Amino acid sequence: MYELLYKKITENITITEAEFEFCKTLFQPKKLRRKRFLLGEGEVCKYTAFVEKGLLRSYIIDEKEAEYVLQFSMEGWWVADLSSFLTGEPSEFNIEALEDCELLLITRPSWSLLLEKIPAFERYFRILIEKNLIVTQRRLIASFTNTAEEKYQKLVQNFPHILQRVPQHMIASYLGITPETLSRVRGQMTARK
Amino acid sequence: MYELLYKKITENITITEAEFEFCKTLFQPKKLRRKRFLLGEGEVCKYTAFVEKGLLRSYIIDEKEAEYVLQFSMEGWWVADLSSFLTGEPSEFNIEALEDCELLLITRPSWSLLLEKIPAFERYFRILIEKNLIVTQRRLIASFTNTAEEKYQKLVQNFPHILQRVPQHMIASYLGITPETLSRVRGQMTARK
DNA sequence: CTTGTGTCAAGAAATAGCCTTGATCTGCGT
DNA sequence: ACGCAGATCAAGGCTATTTCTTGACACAAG
Repeated sequence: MYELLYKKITENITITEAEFEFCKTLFQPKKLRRKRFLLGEGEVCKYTAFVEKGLLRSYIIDEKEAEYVLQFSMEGWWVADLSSFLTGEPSEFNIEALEDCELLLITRPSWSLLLEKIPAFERYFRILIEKNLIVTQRRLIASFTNTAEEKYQKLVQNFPHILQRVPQHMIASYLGITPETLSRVRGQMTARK
Repeated sequence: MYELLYKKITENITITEAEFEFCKTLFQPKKLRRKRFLLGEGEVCKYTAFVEKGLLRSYIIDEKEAEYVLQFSMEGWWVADLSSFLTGEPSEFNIEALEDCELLLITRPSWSLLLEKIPAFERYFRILIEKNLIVTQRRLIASFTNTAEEKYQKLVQNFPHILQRVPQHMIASYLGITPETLSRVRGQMTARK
């Protein structure tokens, strides 16, 4: 159950076996069935989750009931509404399992304890957040400057398998384009080759 | 929004207008879309819900992933995992909206306050629980003594409209029979008349 | 005034959910 | 040991829902 977590951590920092054993005690495993929610708008995000297995999406719903996909989170990724997790304020996020998932949850207090007891995790999470920030910045820039096709191609490049795992309209939402546009872009691309 | 709640309460006890106004402040309205969950297994049941509109089912899932429907809850009914609500232990129940629902939620503390401030509610909830117990006892007995057809006929008698609102396989599960058996029983019944 | 994309509407295609039916098996009561 | 109620397994068909595509048109920005 914790293999992937161990792998991901030790890709970035060095910890002893004993430290990892301690680390494990702070997480609670949780299975989340497809279409169930890890977090719903209005709730406080009480956990940060490590995805051992499965795939989730984070999205918000605006006043017009339209959905905006912010993130897909797959094996080896972390998922939470960071803002709500840290401040304790109610979240606007919905985090939904798109496939049956196996998660490792950690609460705010356990997380603090982890950082306190094993300072190397400070470094681990810093690196994590850094990477996330960079990716998010890139997406922001892309949203200004790239065409629909460019955005789609980048996604395919970075996550070639995601197309088989999530419906196109969610991809479109993630890219900030309409499903119709995505459909046409794909049509043009295959027509060309 | 609170009409039905008022009606249901005053069917059983007498309260003043002011008292009902106070009562209203303790509930929070909540819309729950079809296929969404009010409660998932493993969570603590933080609310008891009054159903203003819609229909929900409570069910458990056993080790073999089989579902057992314990209850349907429709307009004017209350729904919760009483055990989890009272003890604060994690629930084994799943409570899912089968239709878009409008609910009135009350938390444990608000509920305690309600009972404390307006003792007539002690009586109201006692009556409610009594009725529920009686129905549950009847179902238990029926599960021993009745044939599949008898169980089905009783259901039709008591809740003639439920058939139009929930799929047969859920009815079967509620009756403790397989969907195949229910299908055959229905076939035989219509063949006879 | 062309290009990229959005909006609206309509269908087509694909998938999932639901119900039925037949064949076969099982436990229980007589 | 037999018969019956009901379970299980497997297949098929129907319906509803979800997903994707396409066309017609609007519109804003370069």
